[in-house]
Amino acid sequence: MQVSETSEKRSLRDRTRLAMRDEVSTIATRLFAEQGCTNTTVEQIAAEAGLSRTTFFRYFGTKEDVVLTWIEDLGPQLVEAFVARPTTETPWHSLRRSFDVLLQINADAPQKALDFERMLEANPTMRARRREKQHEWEKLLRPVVATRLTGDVPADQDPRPRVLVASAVECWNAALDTWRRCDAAVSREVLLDRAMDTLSA
Amino acid sequence: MQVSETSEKRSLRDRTRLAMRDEVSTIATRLFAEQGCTNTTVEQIAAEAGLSRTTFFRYFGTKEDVVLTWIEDLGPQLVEAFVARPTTETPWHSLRRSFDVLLQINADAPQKALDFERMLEANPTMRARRREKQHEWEKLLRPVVATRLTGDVPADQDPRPRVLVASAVECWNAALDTWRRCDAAVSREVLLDRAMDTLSA
DNA sequence: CCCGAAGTGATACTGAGTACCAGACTGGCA
DNA sequence: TGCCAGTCTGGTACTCAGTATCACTTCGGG
Repeated sequence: MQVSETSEKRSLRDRTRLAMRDEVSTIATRLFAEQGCTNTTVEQIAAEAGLSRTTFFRYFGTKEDVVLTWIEDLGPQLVEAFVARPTTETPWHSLRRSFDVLLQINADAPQKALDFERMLEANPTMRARRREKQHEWEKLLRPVVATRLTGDVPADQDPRPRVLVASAVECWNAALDTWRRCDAAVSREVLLDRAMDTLSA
Repeated sequence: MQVSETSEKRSLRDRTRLAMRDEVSTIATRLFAEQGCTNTTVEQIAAEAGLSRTTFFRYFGTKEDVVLTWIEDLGPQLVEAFVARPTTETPWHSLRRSFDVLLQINADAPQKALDFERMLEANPTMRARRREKQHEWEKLLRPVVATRLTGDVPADQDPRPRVLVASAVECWNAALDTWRRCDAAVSREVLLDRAMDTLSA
């Protein structure tokens, strides 16, 4: 009883926290779109969201994080998707299938995804931060990809897991980038296939 | 006569400027190694190099640039190396051969290269900046790689040049990273081959 | 000898990110 | 009911990167 009560409280707190994050994130996204990322200060975001600058930095490590934290959460999902693939597949193909997780995001609201990409495109710092988040994906994926590789080279002299994962992520980014550049004239799925087929052939 | 005099002056100035850059860069490298990048302020570097903070930022756009600017200069060299390769080669193999340019750097002073990698490893900001510099390589390489590809897909819907170039750079980074992790037990060349062979097979 | 261009340094400013402290809220316990 | 401890919050002050501005010097050319 106490335990469940405590856990309910916990989840309540977490839910409040998540709701807060979402709200601030929405406001920040709007401000970034309206006046550009660099022209928007943390002060301003905090003011509009009704919290202090101090509290803002308790919720988000950096100014950019306010619109990028959700990317971190995808790492475990990608790992889960990868390990669920049959081991008979090539690691590359399993990675491709894992990325279906990414394709599902905003699949029903492409305009939202497009706006997001356009925002990133306008700001080098933002792009760099995203790449850092994706780097966390890579750190999680590497070990599970490694279990699917064979060879007589010692693990600490084997660049293959790193290469496969990093290149796959770059394929994803290339697909997204091309998608933005052609104004979503071709689906992300087709572009991702084109991208990843480039290296498997 | 006037022209040559002017151009000599120019080159003199440029040489002074380059010498200055080198000197400041050397000092900064030492400081970064001694006390870490984040613990070293621009103020400190400028003081030791005998110039003002203002002038420092005239020479280097950011604090990290002081030890990373040389990376930018490699872009044109990579392009030159690529276009010099026979068009009968696969683009991937031509990229591999272009990276011989990178392998030649500090080939005779591996310890220096190793120290550099270790410095980068300790600092996420530094790594991100390097990736940005390498992104400039990619922008230069993409068009020349594109000329070596055939296909019926419109150029603005074709992620292949992006994918090839970005993945090749990631292979280079994976090779460097593995090289550092195994304390240079295997040569960068072998590791780069292993990395790039992972994707061509 | 003067003139203009380029390089330099001092000062001041913005804004991100950090550290610290003090008050408010809450849930548990006597 | 009243107290206690942990957590959340806001305020203040600080460091430091990066930018803008202005005044001073240097130096080559007319």
